[in-house]
Amino acid sequence: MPATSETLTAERILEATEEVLRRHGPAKATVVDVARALGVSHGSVYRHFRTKAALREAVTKRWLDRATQELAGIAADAGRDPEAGVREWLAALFAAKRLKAGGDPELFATYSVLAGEAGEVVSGHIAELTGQLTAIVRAGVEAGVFAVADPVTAARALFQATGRFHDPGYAKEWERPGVEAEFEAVVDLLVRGLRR
Amino acid sequence: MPATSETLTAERILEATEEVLRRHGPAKATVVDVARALGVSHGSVYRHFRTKAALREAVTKRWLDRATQELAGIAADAGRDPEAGVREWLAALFAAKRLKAGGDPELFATYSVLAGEAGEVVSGHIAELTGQLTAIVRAGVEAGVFAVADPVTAARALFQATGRFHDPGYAKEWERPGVEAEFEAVVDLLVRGLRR
DNA sequence: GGAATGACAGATATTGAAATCTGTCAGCTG
DNA sequence: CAGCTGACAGATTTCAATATCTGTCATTCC
Repeated sequence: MPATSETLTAERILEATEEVLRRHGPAKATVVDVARALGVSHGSVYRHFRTKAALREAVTKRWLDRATQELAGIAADAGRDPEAGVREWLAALFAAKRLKAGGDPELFATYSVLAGEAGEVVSGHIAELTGQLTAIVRAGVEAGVFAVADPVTAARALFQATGRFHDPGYAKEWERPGVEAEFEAVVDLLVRGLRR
Repeated sequence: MPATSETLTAERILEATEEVLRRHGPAKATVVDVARALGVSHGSVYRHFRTKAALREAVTKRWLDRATQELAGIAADAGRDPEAGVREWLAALFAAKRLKAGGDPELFATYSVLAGEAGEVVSGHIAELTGQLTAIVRAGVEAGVFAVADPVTAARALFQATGRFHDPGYAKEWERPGVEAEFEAVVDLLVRGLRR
């Protein structure tokens, strides 16, 4: 069966919305555009998403969830060596963000705008990420290599202290020469702070 | 002699510009407004500042230099106890920013916009601040309480890691409950990382 | 009958003409 | 004559009319 005559699902709408956002950018992407891309009336889109904001949020969530998945793997087998685990996880977060920002700056800017609109969704994303970090820190405490009062607090501190290397607002700094060294310096200091 | 008939100096122009910015905001503050406030033609303003951008930069520099001064005192007598010095200096930086952002949010937003335009000036300001931090860290190394390879690198790492608590882009987070504790958690981790 | 449509009201965005601003400079003024 | 003025060209901003969009819903279509 041809794709264009398939049932209209939330999934297909989300894909079309991503495409429209990619093409038009966040300011000019309208739900009429999305409907046009799907060959339906915009009323049909509103059957699946109550508002334009809800549609954008759903797209943002998909995007962020994909990013979360990429890191979950590293978090999973970081238990063996917690110190290397923390370093690798933070480095992977930085590398992933930098790759996206550098590889397709316009798309990255688009999603940065969307993320700015979707406070709730972003909070959840950050909670997931700090959750992954918390698990690594906790493993380190249990293994006796880290000495922190509360792994949750420490993980949040790690995440916030490295904000310059993953917060999209700093994206333009990530191409400057020397960032890599700056990142290492911050992580060194933090990891030393975690140790017994 | 009445103020309005005094010689037109760069200083008087800067004061008038601050006032115009305070009143109209960064988007609507024009050179013509500044000239009007001073009772002169806008051509006279251009005698002292080559461009509108140069005028704004000069105002920004004044503002940032005042902030630098506030912290210089703390940096000066932080030599006695370097660890407390680092904590106090970072806390003072955070407190000063938070006070300004909370006390007059519109003015703070205005200067944030100006700072965003004046890359050069801001770089200099940051260099001054990390210079102050470097002095404290170096004192700690010499006193034998800190163990870091390079005080300059460590100071930059401290500054960048605490960005969330002084970068104007995060200003809206500074009023949330719990920030104080988050700040302490980050600083604790960093200071532990500095120790021998 | 469940899904899709398209016309509609109010909100938002676009457009182009008019107003204002930036930066320059020849000339005025004290 | 050093400092200031005001008229000017080109760039930018404002404003109001026009077009488009968002969100709803009575109606149509399998």
